[in-house]
Amino acid sequence: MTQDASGPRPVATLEMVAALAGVSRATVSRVVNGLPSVDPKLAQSVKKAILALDYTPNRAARSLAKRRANTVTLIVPESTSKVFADPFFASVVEGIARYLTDTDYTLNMVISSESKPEKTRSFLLGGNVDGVLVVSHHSGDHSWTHLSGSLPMVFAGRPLVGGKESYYVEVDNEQAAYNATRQLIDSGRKHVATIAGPQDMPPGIDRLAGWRTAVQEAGLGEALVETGDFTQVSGTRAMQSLLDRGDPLDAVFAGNDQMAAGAYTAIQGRGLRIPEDIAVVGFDDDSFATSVTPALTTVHHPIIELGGKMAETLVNLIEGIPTDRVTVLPTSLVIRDSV
Amino acid sequence: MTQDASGPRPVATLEMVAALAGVSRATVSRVVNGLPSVDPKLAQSVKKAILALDYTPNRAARSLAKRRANTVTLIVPESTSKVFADPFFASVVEGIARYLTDTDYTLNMVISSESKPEKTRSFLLGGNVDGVLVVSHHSGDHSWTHLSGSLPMVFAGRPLVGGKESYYVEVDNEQAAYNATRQLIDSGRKHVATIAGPQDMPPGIDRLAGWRTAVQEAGLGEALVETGDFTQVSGTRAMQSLLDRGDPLDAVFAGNDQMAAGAYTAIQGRGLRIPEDIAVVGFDDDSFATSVTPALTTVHHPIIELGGKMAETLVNLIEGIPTDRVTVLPTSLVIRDSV
DNA sequence: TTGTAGGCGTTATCAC
DNA sequence: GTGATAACGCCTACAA
Repeated sequence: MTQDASGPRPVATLEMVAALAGVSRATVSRVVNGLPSVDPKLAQSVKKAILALDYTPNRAARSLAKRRANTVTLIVPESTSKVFADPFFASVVEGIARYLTDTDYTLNMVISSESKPEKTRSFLLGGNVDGVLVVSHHSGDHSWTHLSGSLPMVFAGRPLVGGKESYYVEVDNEQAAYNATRQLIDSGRKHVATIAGPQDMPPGIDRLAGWRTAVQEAGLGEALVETGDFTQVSGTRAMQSLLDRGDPLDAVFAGNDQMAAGAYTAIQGRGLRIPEDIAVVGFDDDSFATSVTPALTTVHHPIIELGGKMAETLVNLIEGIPTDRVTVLPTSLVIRDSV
Repeated sequence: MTQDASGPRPVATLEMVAALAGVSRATVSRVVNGLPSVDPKLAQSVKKAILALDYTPNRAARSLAKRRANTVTLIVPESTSKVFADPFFASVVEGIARYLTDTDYTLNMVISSESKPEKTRSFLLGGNVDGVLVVSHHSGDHSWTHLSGSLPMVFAGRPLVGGKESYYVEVDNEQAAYNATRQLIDSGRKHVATIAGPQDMPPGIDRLAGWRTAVQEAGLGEALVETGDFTQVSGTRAMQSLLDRGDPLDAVFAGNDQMAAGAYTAIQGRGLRIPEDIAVVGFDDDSFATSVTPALTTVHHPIIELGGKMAETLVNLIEGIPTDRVTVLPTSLVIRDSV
């Protein structure tokens, strides 16, 4: 410990900078905030003083004066503690954090405990937050939708309800699912099943719809559908049900990579080969896609970009800059070894 | 939109509460902060007013007055953008966020861009943060160690250097690795290899040491060592090297689950069976452990608890509450199907 | 272009 | 026990 007894070294204030530079606080404030009307000479000496004192503006004081928190909050519904196990979540957060790094906004995360939602609510509405980001896909999200009248809010993915007014960023799940299924069909598969996600969640709904369109178009049957909850075990269970039907089956489109990985277990557990006996395509292109053997062919979901775009949209909203209400990011099919 | 043209509804201030309750601001402040010396009667009417006005204290004003930010920052080294792909990271964050939810501290994340470390530094030292949490295992962390004299700081895992003064939370990697290896030996394996993590990172070093102790004790060879970087592909590469040696080999202890998953690819790629031909044990018990087939036997790493304990330690440090400098969390071996 | 002065919402130090 | 009153560090009319 080389720390002296005087405690943490005092932090320089704007006033100290002003004194050192021989100008008024107002002038310092102006150069700090990059206002144009400042004599270049003075600006220089102020900058020198700032450097000399290692001055950093005090966020609290600034927020108080401007009546803006310079903070955006990421809400994580507690019910969805699963999200943390979901690679999707981490990547969205990465994208958000990365974008905000270059702005004056700070990211803060709250787990909205369902036991005391009031606490979260008053935190958000208490003027401590300039905007809100909601990441989970789950229906739980919508408990916050009503705040969007009072506070700028951006969602990851189309909200199940209220979509006409909400700001959100997503990929075209339906189109992407259609393309993925087409890949299966075009490579000659005749009996294409799907493991769909929850039908009360937009990605679950839309991806199923895309599959349906593709099989209809190809004149294939639409009966081979089982539903999971986006977890790996649910994928295994769904695949087993599919196989238990005894109907011919040579391909499956899973609603996400985790369920696809689960399907692998069921398929390989019965001694069937991927892709020889059954081809598999997933969705998301997350870590599961490359951790399984054979590597999974899947829809690439640009998740980091999605997070970044969410943050960008929110900041624009906060600052009154016109922004698209809906942003749809492009996807692509990543061909690996499972088809 | 049911929002009227008056903009966001005005937020109640302490002063408004005081007016409504017919007391001074000082009294309201005392009630809000739970100070004892307040007439119960008055306290009641104040509480009623607070409820009526849906009052929430303004964080900025409070921070300014108390000269405390009530903010804890999680630093994510940019070099380590991998951390986001690492299930470990998400769980630590979950633990931290969960703990902080019940405190007055707010979590905020910064990606410390290496291009402009000064920005991060002055943000941290500018009085905008009460304490710092550092999550990555990587050596990059230590670029922040020097701040620990000026700002409370808690690490995830033993720092490579400066460990004598730092506060950190970890598991006993060496003991856990020893136990895992013993499991292999006790079940009759005679040629136990290891895929070690980077030898410039404490978990890499300590887990290798645990393996070494166990094989020495059992009189087995210590030559079967390859090193990876904790990624899946490095696990595959290391396992291939091991197999290429041509030496007898019937078990492998991997430094983490991702490398174990990578090893699976190499093993199964050569037509060898797990666990019949080669038994595999991993470390961390993350999502990779259950996504592979057969399910991986591994050391359970209590990551969420680790995050929680980090946050708890930091808050204690900030508030001057005596705390253990080092916390070691218990691990356990989770037996699945790979041994 | 620059400085003066008042205020942002709370807490803390005093008297009462 | 309670209430004035002065900070806390910064921004922003407004005046000069």
